[in-house]
Amino acid sequence: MVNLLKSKHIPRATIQRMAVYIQVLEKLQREGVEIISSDPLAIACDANASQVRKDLAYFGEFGVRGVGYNVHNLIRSLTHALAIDREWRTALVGVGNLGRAILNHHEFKQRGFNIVAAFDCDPFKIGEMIQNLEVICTKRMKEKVDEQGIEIGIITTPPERSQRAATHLVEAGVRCILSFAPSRLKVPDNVYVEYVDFFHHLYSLTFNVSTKGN
Amino acid sequence: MVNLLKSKHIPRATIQRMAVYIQVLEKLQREGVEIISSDPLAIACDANASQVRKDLAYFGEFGVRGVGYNVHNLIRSLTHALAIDREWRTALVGVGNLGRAILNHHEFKQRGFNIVAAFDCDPFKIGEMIQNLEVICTKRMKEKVDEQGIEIGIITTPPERSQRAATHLVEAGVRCILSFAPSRLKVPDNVYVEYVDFFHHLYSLTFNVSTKGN
DNA sequence: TGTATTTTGTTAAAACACTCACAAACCTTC
DNA sequence: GAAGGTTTGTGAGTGTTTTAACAAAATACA
Repeated sequence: MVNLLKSKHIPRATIQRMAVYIQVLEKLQREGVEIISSDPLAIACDANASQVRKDLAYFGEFGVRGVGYNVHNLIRSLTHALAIDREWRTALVGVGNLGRAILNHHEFKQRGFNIVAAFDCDPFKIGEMIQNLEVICTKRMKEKVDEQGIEIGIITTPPERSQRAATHLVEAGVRCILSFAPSRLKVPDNVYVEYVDFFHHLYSLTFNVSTKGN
Repeated sequence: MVNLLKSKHIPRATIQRMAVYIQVLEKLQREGVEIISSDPLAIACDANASQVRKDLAYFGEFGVRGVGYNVHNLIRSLTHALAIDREWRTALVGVGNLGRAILNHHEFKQRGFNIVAAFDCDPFKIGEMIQNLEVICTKRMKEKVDEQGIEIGIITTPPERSQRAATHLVEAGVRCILSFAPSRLKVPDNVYVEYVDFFHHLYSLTFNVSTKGN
């Protein structure tokens, strides 16, 4: 009787590192690397070889002892594990500077995050076309989410409107939210929220350079 | 003989939470709250009251027992601790969609991150004016960094040009880099780098909703 | 076939982070 | 000014994550 219940808990930190691994592996693949071992992979990822092996092992046994990891297969396995080997239909709420930049950012579609609706509550913006997408009124959220099968919402509103945007998304049935607004959102437990905040990162920089500065 | 060496090591996780505390405290301040205790503050930050107290205690004794924390003073103390109570002269490299959105984003200046130079290597972009700022050639990096006293670089180039941008910044004397390009940068040990990657966050969402989904 | 070499997957140890629990300190009221 | 009620700051205990170490498994080559 060995590990019948293999489904160990995967640390949050591991998940975050997976994106780095994939990024680095894709670069290696473009450079023609077919096999890589944990040591050079770790160096390329600014990590520790033990950690790389342990992280990967959470998802399966992808390596060959004495050889290393097949880059192509590893990318396939990891993208499948993270469920990013398929399309995710996405909506954007808040067509400001940042919202427009994201709508124009082709990498979202390339990576399978297909933005199929853009919402705003400003009557001057409604009807505007951006990348073949019409900006529509936030009130039509439920209708569009159902019609388009939207599963992810991206919030790029000002902070004072972000909670309303989140509530609308949740009421329309969206369970994943990526928010760029600098405010904490209140959502039900079964909804996942991730925050992107440029200033969080800038504060780490200023703190580090000010204290540990040399 | 008590704690003569008060300079305890501050956990990385604590630093990251500081930005959240400041964000929430500023919202409370706008709402007119003058005093807050760790319990409601923790709830607003999606955290544990003990953790809030411990995090704050790393930087000093800001609270009053039996009372709580003075919101205004706490903001002042924390912004000072993170060194964000002053101006940081900043340069942006890579005037694409995202670069433009950031140059147009007034919050950077509001928060003390004053973007005083915009670089690009595309001759068609050089000379263009954005927010009263002229886009200049990346070759003039060193000159501008010295002249303007630039301490932080923001990289918004495509990934294939991000390493060159970083190298230029470092050679010009910049020690803090915020990179939006999806690639790991190689820099000397005394240079601090932070990465903002939207896809990292999206992958967390897709993984969570696919596995723990209910 | 057997030995040397490489590199994984995993166990054990160390480092780190979080939570609990409570004394110390403050406020209020009698 | 003493008692009762709050809330902080912190030490001790617990849990989690990272690092180190090594047996197991593969290759290469004599």
